[in-house]
Amino acid sequence: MTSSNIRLYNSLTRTIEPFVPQTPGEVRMYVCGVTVYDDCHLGHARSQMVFDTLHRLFLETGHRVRYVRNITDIDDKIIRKAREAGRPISEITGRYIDSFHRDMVRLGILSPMAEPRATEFLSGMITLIERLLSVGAAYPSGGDVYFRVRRFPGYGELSHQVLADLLAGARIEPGEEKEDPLDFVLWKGAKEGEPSYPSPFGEGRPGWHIECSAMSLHYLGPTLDLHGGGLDLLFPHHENERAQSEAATGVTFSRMWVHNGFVTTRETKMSKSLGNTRQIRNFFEESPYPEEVTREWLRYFFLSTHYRSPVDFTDQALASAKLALDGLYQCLALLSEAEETRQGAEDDAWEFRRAFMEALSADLDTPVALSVLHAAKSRINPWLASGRLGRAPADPGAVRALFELAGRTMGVLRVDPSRWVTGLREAGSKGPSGLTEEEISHLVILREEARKNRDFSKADAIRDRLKESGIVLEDQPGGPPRIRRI
RNA sequence: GGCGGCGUAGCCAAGCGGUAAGGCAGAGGUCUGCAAAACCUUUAUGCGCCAGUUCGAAUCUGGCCGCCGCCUCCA
Repeated sequence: MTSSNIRLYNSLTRTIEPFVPQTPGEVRMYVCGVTVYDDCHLGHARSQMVFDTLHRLFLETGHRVRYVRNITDIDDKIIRKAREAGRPISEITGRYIDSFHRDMVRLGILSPMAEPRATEFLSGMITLIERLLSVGAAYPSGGDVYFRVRRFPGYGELSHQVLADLLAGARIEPGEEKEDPLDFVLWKGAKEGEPSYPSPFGEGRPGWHIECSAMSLHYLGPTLDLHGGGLDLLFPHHENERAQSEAATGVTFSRMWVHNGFVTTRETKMSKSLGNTRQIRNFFEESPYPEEVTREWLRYFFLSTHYRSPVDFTDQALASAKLALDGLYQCLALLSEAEETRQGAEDDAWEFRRAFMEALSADLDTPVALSVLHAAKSRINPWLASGRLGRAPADPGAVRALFELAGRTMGVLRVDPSRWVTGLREAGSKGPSGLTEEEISHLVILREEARKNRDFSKADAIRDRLKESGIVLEDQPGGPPRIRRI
């Protein structure tokens, strides 16, 4: 089962197109990873989440996914960071690669098929540069090697820029000896005190763009089905990658280009140069919830906006996302007590799946997919909440299957509902309330005794005290009260 | 200056030619010792403003206002 109806917005054509891989049932997908000189922020989180969801969607629709995500471990900023810290480059990159991987685990991102590092691919890059030199698309100059932009007729097509306009903003750094201001560097000649590698063009290091061309060629061949990354990579990074790859291979570099929108704070782009970033690790460490809960909370928050729109990171929107997810978990908890039914089960399962998959297939419309979850919840909740009397309005098994589908594709609703509602960070430790589990249950017992004796003022006093600590008690008929943390 | 995006209820957010999904918050109700949760009902004659195209526009066209992004490293 490899047929799918997935449509995606292609930045190259600026239209939504059917996604048709060159080999049926197999997806060759390359996404730009990170440059490892600092901890990742929420902008990286969103981007990885978007392409993770796409990755999962391809898997769900029966594709074999050959997903490659690079790590840039040699560049100016890394060198500067190492110099400032007085530490070796490898120590800096090692630290931030570890940090990146830790963040990917926190976010629940599926591992790619390969995660090549630039420094491991020097020979591939050198081969590619030699190829570009031999066809006249590149030239050596002053110890560097440059790509001859005007030699590539399609330059500017991806970012929809015309050469003349680009020229106005182009610049030549001191020491560069370009034929044309638009040309970009493929190989940087070694400078005093900088790390360098041997090459036929002399000692030096690769330019930024060439690694992606070399690595994608190595793992996925000359033509990708899909190339992704943040919108800020569109120009110049992807434009240049495309130019150099196609100049070298003579064939289409990527059939489809997908770019995600930014995370903003107060409606301005979150970026390191503006100093308004929020780190992923920082968000998790400050979260009052366990990691598995925080993960889904963040995922739900980001996926409740379409991937191409900007997302403003606000406390209010974040709180709203948590409450919406809580509602879904409430349904999941009730659902776990219900049996599968009866007639119509297959119809329900089919209908839910169809609606959900259609939303994701329509240019990854995750907000609509999430609304399908809420629609299913609304349909079955009255019946679940009223003791499951009479005919079920939908098959509980079908709703559960829908939630599992959401888990597989969007990475939400995977936590055990009882843990979702009551979980502390670690059993026995003090939670965000400042109370241990034992202290809480002791207070709950005291209150139950007071209630039994109809000493309601005492019972209410205990409940108020717990509430001040962020613990809400919900009395249930014929059972112990439920403990919920806010 | 060039290229592009956005502006939908108190907030978040879909829809992109056929008469406004969903979530959060709010209001009323059921339940409860009282609450909370849950459940039920309810909340945009209107989608920045003004023209126009159309039988019909939030959706298309033109103009205007406001906000944001890329063009330099950036997810």
